Amino acid sequence: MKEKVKVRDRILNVATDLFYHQGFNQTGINQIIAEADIAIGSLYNHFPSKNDLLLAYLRKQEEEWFDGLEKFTQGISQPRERILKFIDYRIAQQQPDFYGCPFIKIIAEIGTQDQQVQQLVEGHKNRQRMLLQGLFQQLDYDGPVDKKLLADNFFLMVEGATVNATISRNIKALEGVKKFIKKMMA
Amino acid sequence: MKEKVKVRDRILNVATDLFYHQGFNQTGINQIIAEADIAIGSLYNHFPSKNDLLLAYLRKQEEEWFDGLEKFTQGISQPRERILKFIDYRIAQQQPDFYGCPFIKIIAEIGTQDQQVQQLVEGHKNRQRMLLQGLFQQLDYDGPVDKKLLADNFFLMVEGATVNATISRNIKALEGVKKFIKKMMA
DNA sequence: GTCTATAGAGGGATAGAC
DNA sequence: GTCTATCCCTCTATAGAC
Repeated sequence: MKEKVKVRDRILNVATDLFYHQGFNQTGINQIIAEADIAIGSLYNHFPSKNDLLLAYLRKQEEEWFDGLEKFTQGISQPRERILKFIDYRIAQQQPDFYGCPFIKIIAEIGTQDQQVQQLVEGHKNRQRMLLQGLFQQLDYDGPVDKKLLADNFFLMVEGATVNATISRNIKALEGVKKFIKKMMA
Repeated sequence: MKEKVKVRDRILNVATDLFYHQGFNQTGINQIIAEADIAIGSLYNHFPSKNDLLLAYLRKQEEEWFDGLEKFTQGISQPRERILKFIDYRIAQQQPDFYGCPFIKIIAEIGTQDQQVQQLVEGHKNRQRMLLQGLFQQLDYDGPVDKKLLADNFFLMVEGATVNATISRNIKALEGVKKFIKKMMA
């Protein structure tokens, strides 16, 4: 009853780990099949090309990202607290290993040529932005900038801080964003 | 008297163009020597390895980045105007072709393993951040957050907006940052 | 200092046996 | 559906002639 993990999932799990930590271009088919302990024929049976494997990887990341956020923020109803928890979630994501946002990484690696990849990444980021716009709309706030502009720029700060964490390998910038938005919402 | 451009510069110019537009890993030595119209022996005479070529590329980008900013903002003395011009500079950089920040791209591609690369990139970003901190310190501003925190988060917004421009292939986010900081400084 | 030729490894993908 | 064997291409880097 061991080895219950199906071949397809083993491939995708190994590919996910390698694409994220080594990069897509630096990960070869041969390494994937070696670490997943399967034959090359099996890989191409499940995924017609390396690009299909990339798309499956991105879809999996997308799903896990929002599932993770939901679990992380469940039980919290106040918009102000949910906004702060949003940063905490991104801080928590960076904790075990600092390799940055997988969506930003893949665009940096392969560009925006591939339309399916481009749309997956753009869609993921827009979904985050919309979620934040919704939270800020519910907020009881009356500051110098309107709520939508604040929401959009808060999103950009978090994006910038995530990139910064990847480069500098610390979460100081993310903590700074939290401090900033706390004062703005006070 | 034609062909005054030295071999070393021809190599570096071609490599710069290809590394930036195609990516480092996706650019082969063979393509570089073909487009620079030189022999492979000449390349390795000037650059001991592809990695040395990468370091030369990054140092060139660093130099040109700050030279470009200086030219772009010369004659402007008011800190408020210089801050706004900082965004305009980054908007202008994105105008001819949308390929994002070369420093962020290279970290996304090769990670932070290589210490020389990591330090070049981190140094470049810190230099930008320090420059902005200086400008905000000179500012006559009395808002809800202190100047240093505002400067750091302004930098993060611009970083986030640059990444966003790379993904979405438009400069809307950068325009949004400008609007935001204008209201904050008003 | 620039050239040609080539080494030696690894890339993605396919064919056909079982 | 999983396996092995293999094709053809490209990669970075080196050797040695000129």
